[in-house]
Amino acid sequence: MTVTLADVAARAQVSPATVSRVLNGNYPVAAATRERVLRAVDELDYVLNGPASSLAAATSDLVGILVNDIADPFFGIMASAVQSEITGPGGRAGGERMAVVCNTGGSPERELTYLTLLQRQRAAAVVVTGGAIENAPHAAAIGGKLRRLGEAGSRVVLCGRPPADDAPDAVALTFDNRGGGRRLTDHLIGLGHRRIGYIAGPTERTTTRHRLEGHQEALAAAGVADDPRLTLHGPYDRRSGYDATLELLRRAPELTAVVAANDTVALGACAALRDRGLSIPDDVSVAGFDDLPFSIDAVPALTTVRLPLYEAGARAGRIAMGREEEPPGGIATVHGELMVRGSTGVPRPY
Amino acid sequence: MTVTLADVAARAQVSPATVSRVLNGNYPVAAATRERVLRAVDELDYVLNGPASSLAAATSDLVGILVNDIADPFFGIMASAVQSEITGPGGRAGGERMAVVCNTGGSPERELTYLTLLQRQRAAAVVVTGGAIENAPHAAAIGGKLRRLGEAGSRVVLCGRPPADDAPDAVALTFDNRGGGRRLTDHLIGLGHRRIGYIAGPTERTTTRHRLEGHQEALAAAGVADDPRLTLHGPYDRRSGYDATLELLRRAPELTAVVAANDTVALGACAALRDRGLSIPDDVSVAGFDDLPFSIDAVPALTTVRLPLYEAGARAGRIAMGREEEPPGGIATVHGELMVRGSTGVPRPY
DNA sequence: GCCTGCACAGCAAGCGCTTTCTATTGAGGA
DNA sequence: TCCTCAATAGAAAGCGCTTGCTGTGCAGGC
Repeated sequence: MTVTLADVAARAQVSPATVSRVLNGNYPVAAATRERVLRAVDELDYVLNGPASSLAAATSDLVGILVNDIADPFFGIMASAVQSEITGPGGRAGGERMAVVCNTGGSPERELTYLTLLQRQRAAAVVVTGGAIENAPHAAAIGGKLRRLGEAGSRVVLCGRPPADDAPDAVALTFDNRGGGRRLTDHLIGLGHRRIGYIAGPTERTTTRHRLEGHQEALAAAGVADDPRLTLHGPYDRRSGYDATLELLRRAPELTAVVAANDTVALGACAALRDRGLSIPDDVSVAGFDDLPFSIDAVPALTTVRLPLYEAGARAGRIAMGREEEPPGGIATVHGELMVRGSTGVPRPY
Repeated sequence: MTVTLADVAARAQVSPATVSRVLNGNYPVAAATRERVLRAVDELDYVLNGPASSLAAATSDLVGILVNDIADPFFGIMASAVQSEITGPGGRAGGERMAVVCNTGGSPERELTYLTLLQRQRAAAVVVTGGAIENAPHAAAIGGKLRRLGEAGSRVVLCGRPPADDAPDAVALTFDNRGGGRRLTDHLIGLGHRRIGYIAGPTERTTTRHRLEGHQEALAAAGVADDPRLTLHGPYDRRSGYDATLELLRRAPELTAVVAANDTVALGACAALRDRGLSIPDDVSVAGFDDLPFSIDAVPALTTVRLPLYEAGARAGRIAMGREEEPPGGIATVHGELMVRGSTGVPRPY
């Protein structure tokens, strides 16, 4: 029914071992023989059986990429970067690795499930993106899983998430969310803003906490009181930005700036301000985070912190493939760059 | 070193066969025995060896999703929808399927490579998104590959692409790009526009051609001459929209509307118009296609054709899993909905 | 009391490949 | 001329799992 190695061997008049060696190219085979084998492969339209190959060789060419939301360009960009780096000459037949992008929806359970699935597939490497959940049992469970993945031979790289305590040998490329958050609020304070609303991401996530802490550090450093009524939490989506902005306006009509947890949330904030008839930045300044591609097309263009998502993803991919040295200590911090654009300006006189 | 089925069997004092049956749950096992086995699995932290399992059972729980660009929400949304539908009770241990999102970059070669890789992995199903290349040899190669995938037992579903001639049993959910394109231009003509620039996608792609043909049909139906100088081709990105708009303005300063191949291109067009000091829609109307999430946040909000990407992807996923009946003839057309928003208006008097 | 049948559990034969070890050849050196 | 060695090819032993078939024990029917 389906063509196997043995069929190819028979047609090429060689042993299965020889066919395998031609396909894997890691053992001397006479040119004439190779030729004959390749012809047979072609004629029979032979396709290697991946599972059998992985079983026998005890390796696989799958690389897992865990993302919170594949429909969000924040993750899409990193995933695409990782993927662009993992295909390579290295390894096995065809030389092609396969990226498996897994959508966890931000749920630790699904994260765990996918890690198990990847372990089951004996993935060559696993890149985990997105912030971590701040919840001891979950963190421990995931850390343990990552450690076991590493022990089983998969390279584990965290991209945009802090190092996991329970997986000491996992490389971590963490984003400087705190520093970025701080610079952003510094910028607003520098413009003269004092009443600044903050729309944070979901609680219990490292990304959310770090960005918020950066904001608070900036306030504290400038001696601006941090009014807890001006900080709201919500998911990383447009809706959250919209609703939270309306609520902030209700709570503090005098506010002159809104900082959002990310660009998508910021877009929602802009929409709410527009719907309220407020002008950006004359009435209220708005700032985001990430600098996703669409942020420059907002009107006015969004002031934000650019995270080098593609570069970080690419680096994670290379490290996962062993094509780039691990950073010292297995940890590297990736910094963001403040992009000042039209959505922030001096506050209106009050 | 690594724990195997046999280790679990030994610890639970049963045969490997029994462990396998407990894990797969497709054969009667006494409750007490099952209990004992599960405990052993837990205690040993056993994880099934996927390749071995797939080899022995001649099936796998991988589902491939081919996309042109994973960083583009157009594909991200569909991929996420497919993925949300493929996890299910069906099948093998864990009941979890794994989505493999493959980034082809729109290149037919990579498309072919990934299809081979999926065939090699004996994927349970393959969902191919994105328009097809219009090039006979490539189309035939890909069609043949899809047919062979189908013959090898993978369910093949095309999502957002016309049926492949060479893969008769592949289900196709095609987008009504032509109809959408026509309605969009109809709308502009109805507003009074006669000089309409068109920024098309890359040549040799079905999506590009169909959308453009819809535009041309609308022009013809209204008796408006189709000036070929007003149609430009380029990639589906912002840059292309920006550059093409400047070029259109150069060629025909009198034009009053620009239709873009998709929303991303439209955003680039808006940026170019703004940079030229032209007002949207008072000086020039702009329309996009797809209705991606950010389109509503453009200022003014983008008139576009909404494609139900999530719904289509979800349906493709269900069909791929055999959880929804195939459409009659294996082909279904998915229609778009015209979303009239602020970026289009009556043309300025000239 | 003996036989049939059911509910489980185990045996063992692969699934299709990789890889170690061994055999075969021919070339070159002594 | 014989021997050694390098270069290739083959034989065969698994890799860890699934599953058809073969027990085995016990309940019920005669």
